[in-house]
Amino acid sequence: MRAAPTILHLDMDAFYAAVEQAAKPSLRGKPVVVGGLGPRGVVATASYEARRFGVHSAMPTGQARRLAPNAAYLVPRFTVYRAVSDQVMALLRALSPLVEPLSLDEAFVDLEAGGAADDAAGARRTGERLRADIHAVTGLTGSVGLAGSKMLAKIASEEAKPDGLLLIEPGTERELLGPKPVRILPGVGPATGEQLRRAGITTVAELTEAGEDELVRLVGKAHGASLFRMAMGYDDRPVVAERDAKSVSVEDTFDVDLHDRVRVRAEVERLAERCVQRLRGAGRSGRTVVLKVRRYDFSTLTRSETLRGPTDDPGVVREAAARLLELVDTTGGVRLLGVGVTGLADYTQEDLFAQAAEAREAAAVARGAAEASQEGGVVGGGEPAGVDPGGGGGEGAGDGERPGEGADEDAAWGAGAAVIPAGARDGTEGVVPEPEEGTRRWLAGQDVRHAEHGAGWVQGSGIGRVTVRFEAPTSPPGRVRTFRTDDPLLSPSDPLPLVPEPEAEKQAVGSAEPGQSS
DNA sequence: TCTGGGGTCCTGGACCGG
DNA sequence: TCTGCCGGTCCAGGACCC
Repeated sequence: MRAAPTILHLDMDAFYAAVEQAAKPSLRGKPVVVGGLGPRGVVATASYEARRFGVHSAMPTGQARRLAPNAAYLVPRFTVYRAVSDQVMALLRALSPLVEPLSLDEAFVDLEAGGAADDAAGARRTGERLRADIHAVTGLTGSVGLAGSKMLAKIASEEAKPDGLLLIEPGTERELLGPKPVRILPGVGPATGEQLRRAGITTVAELTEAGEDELVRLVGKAHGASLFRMAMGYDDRPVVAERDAKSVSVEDTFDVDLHDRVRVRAEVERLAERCVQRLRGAGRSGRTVVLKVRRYDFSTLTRSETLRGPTDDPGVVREAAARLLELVDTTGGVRLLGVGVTGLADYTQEDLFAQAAEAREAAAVARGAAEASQEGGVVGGGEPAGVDPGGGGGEGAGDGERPGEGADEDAAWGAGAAVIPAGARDGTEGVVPEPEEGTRRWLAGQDVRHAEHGAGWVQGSGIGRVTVRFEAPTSPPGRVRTFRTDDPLLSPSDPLPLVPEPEAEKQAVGSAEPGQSS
């Protein structure tokens, strides 16, 4: 804990929903919900107007629709959010080299390291100027917390929401934290909260009274010790600018549970391919392949296999994932499948082909053994590290074979509405591409352009019709028109900037000058 | 029409080698 | 040679976060 409150935490207010309201004038002041629109979608962000109806993040979208039937329901446009996030992060990096992004809409900044502030007054000035700059550059509001530690800065920004700033003066931490519910502390979720409640602990003050030994007894060694320190207001975690990812994974929830084993297998292979694409995109390779299966009853299990060395070979990952699938009972139905790679390295084992061949051979041997024993169950756990032979896996499907029917990416966020490429969900890819001929569907919120009417966005679609509202971030609320979904004059388009470019650039450059005072 | 997706960290058991 | 201990690694699951 440092003496001056020079750790800054920025949290953009209802970020995804706020971006949509900035981009779509007709939605300003109205309830907006961004998230998965399919039968199994959940809310990613609700605007403050929607929150008044009781809608909140992580709530099933179906439930949100019942609470706020008149809200606008939109799929996320991660490319736009990432672009806005980049603008905000640039403003933060102008303050200090030590910026730790937590997500697209949140970050810590060590103001002391950047010389942007060394006392409370300076920190407050910097925070207020930052909020003004963010508004000028993006048109959005963010809340700022300032304190002597990351935990307290984050709590402060939460208290400051929406559109505010709170500075916690050194020496007032215990007094401030004491009466707060335990859930305010990082690391206390529903399970720990319930555990503590059963022990009669509901506030931070009661945590400190309980003492470290009791907390360790209740929630375990590492968790208990860290909980006690946090409750006392101690938190010396530094702001870390660069963090290497430790795993890469992709997963899909299906609109309807999968029962067909062949289809499940095809989906696993498809996910493995996507996972490797991401892995390669990050210039990494990994040594442990993880398969995740969520069954019809929401029970989730994982199976993993550690290879002899790191790989970024799609064939190796695909076959490992397929072997792991053989270890899982999927009767009853599969709700979600995921494939991940951990144990990341920056290099790849040289003898990849040998590794792949070895894996195929092992699978063949195992298949032979399984057939001989007519059992095909799990091979005993005594295998040394390496490419463990699975039960009866590895059918030797031709490499590069098209899995299933393709064009079936529409689980999750865009479920049931249209096709979202994997990359569009996390902003690693460009705009939503033109769907295949004859499968043209439109996503609520998607950017489009009409040859006669200009730029707009999809307000809704169904039974051969698509409704488009023609407006831009800087225009007044626009008019609505309905077209046939296959109207040749209508096409997907790039998003428009929220704030006209020259203005945004001018502001960004102005703020990049360090040491200026307001 | 209950419950997404991409992560991190911790715990505890099994197993192995010294 | 047998046994116990200990640390490291692997694996599975759970909790948490945004």
